[in-house]
Amino acid sequence: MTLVVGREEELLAQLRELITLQPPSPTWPTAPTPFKAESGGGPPTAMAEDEASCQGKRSRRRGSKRDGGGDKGHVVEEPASAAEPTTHHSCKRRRKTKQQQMSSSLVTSVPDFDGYQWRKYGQKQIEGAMYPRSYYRCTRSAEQGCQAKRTVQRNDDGGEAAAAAAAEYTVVYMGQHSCTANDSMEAPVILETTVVGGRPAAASTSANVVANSPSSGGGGGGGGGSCSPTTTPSGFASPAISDNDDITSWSSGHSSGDYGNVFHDESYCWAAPAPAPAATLEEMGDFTGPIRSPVHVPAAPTAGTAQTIDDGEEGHPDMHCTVSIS
DNA sequence: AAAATTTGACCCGC
DNA sequence: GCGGGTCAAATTTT
Repeated sequence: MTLVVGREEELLAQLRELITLQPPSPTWPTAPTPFKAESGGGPPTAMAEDEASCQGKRSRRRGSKRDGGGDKGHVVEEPASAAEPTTHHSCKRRRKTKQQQMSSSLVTSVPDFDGYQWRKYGQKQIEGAMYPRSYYRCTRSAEQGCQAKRTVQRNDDGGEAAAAAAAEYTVVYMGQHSCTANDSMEAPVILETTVVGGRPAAASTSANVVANSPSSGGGGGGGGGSCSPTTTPSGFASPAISDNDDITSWSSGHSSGDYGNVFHDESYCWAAPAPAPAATLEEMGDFTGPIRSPVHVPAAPTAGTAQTIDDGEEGHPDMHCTVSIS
């Protein structure tokens, strides 16, 4: 691999020197976190509990389809009157108030590759957002009761062409992983991170790193493991997206270690939030999220500065890192 | 067959 | 009532 060259490491070293390096957050599962693990005796709002106690399924007609054959006709349409609102009451679903959940958000060009496997359970077009938001939960949520969840939404930062080339995604992590992470996978290129204790606000710090990194080959819709990271031989292409304005088929994980090796070479970096709110940094210290990047570029001691590191190699714009500190 | 995605409906907080 | 988050049947891919 010609990707990792001495110069790059040099630059990274400089970068690290520039800023007080903070040990990268190890694995999320083992470290203590402010999150409330709610397995078993947890609050009554735990969904697992709801699902377990709620055996009655909501009467609903399904409607997904995706072939050109038009809507499936085999779905028995029930008359509107059939919608019995009463049945739902028997098994109330209690949701945790979003604002009360601890969450962490980050901006990355590669939503996946955070060491965990996620399963998409929903997607929704968000008001005012250009791209839909995808909802994921840990694939171990069922077998291990892992409560970790995350939402991925593509940033609608102007540039059409730019967006296509290096789309950035805001990933919000919620809940705590009670499962074991996939060691072979590494963290994504984190452009920005923000820990929010109270509301999953979008990242708002000024730290910014621009870099590409290996990503999954996407692999369109449906199908298990359709986006295996090993399907992208060339490796360093932008995240494949099934549609221009869609972030579907994103799934991280996969035990392939190919890219993990690349990451271990510290060939990419990520930045922690700017020194902005001290409280935020403190929380970051406690927060032990899924971020497992080998190169941690936390806030710089000096404010109002911007560092740009570029390997200068034409063929590897992926090593271009820009850190802005405010 | 199993696992993952799609996607409209449903639920609930504001 | 609106909008965001979740459910779950249908569908797709492996």
